[in-house]
Amino acid sequence: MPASNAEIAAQLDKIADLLDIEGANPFRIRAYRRAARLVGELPRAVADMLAAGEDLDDLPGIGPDLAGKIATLAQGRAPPLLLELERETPPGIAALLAIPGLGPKRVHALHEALGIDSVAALRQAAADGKLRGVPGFGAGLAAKIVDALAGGAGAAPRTLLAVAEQTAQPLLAYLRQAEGVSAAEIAGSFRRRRETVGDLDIVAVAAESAPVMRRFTGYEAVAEVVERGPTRATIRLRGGLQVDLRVVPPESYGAALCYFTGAKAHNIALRQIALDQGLKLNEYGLHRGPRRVAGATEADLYERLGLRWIPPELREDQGEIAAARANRLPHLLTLDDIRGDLHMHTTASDGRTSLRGMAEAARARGYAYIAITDHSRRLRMAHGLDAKRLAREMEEIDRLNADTPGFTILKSIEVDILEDGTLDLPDDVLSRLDLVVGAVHSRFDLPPAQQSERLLRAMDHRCFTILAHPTGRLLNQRPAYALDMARVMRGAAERGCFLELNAQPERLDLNDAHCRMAKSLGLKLAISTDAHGDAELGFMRFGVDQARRGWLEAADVLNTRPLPALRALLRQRR
DNA sequence: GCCGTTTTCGGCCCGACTGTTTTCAGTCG
Repeated sequence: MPASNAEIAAQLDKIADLLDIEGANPFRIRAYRRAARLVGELPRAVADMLAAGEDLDDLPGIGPDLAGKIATLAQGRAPPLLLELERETPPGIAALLAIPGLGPKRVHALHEALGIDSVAALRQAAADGKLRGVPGFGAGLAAKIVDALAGGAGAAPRTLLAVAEQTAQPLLAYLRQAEGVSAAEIAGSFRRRRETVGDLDIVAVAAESAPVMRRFTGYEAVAEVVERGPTRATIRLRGGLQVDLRVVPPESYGAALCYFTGAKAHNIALRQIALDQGLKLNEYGLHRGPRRVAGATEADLYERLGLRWIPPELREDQGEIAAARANRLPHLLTLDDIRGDLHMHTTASDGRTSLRGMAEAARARGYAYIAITDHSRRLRMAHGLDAKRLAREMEEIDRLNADTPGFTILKSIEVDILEDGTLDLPDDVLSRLDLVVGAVHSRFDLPPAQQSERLLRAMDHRCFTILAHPTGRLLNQRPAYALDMARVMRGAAERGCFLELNAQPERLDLNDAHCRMAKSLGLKLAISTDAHGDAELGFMRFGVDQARRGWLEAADVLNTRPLPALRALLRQRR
């Protein structure tokens, strides 16, 4: 049974954890962690890559040794190093690293001194008051660990970007009103527009930091002040979200924003570029010896490093630095490029807004067209449409279109793709529609080859146009179903079909890596909100954010086209 | 463990905060 990329990444991380606790060479550990991140972010299954005869050590940071271990893991086997590490270090020990305040050194010390090899053993030792006896463990640290254990130590789940926004915006507005604050911005994965965020990182500019820190730690929604220094503080809000604030002087704003926005790997790469040029980069600026040569703005900083300014969404060390150096960064899609929305529901199935209401809301957004895609009959729960009710909806669309020149409602359906790849409505019904959006709502558990086959079979239908939410995942709730995405995308491109990037905040399906994969295959995507109410048309911006993370430009997206060009693309099918 | 328009060996990013420390290691991002 081949292992998934996520499973391989988890094993690599485990090796890194155990090596760390053993006190191994930190750079060797870093190599494993880098490899774990890389594998976790690959758009294709390692098992498929190997089956296709691809060489894993062509990947950056992967040499012959790691390539061999990854191949072993991909076959569902454990490399000898992992078995050996697990013999020496009880595997339960790695879980201790997740406890705040405990890193590899202290975990090692606990194991040496008290034989602690699990969270349960740590809890017992803490209850018995034994922690104080371990070298380096004073009263404060012991108390901190007891607190963490009481709080049900375990990684807090990441917060959906759209949810984090609701917390972040009022807090940011509050901070901008602090005495002496000339600017403040949310950096971190929030600014990179990742689909989920672990915490919020805020950078504020002020000549004097004390008043800002006071205002920050005094915010009304604070549950706990976790850390508080002269220029940096961490709070935990009542909802559980953690927020870091860093206060810097104006001449360091760009450097700090850059430092706290980039993914770790992006920042390390930038600092390396600085070193190669005899410069030093930190959150205060770019320095030659004691002299600051840039730092007030991000643009200056990148320019001084010989790079074009890189949009935050790309700062993941996924090739953007080379592209910035060669002046070949993509001209990223923006919300203004979007001219319509090709997936939404009405009260006819499970929507909360009428057909007319959806159309009016879309016009108000400046769109030229929408497609109405209510569910098909199979989805009983969602009051799916049969042929007769769909025909009535089409008549209503004709009437509305006649009344509103300059705006077009396209006739469509979100038709269920059945287990064998057939569609949930007869051909003569589907052929009267302007486009057909197909989706999987059942049998998520098929083996990957069969699931892929099912989707390709559906796309064989001459009326099929767009595959909606292609992996079916729900963030923090349901994993993607297994499928060979490269095969499905190639199949779609060959058939003149398209895939959807679903903009619902808990879907964002496709993910960023899939977007890049589509682009590399020349496959265009539709970015659609799947709105179930007029307000949800506003989710489009989350889809655009995700597309930007996937390096997409306006030309890569179906619904940036004016209606005639869109119709021409849709007609390729028929 | 990886990698090379200085290098096939000797490097590998940088700083804030905490706690126990009397000068700094560990953790975190």
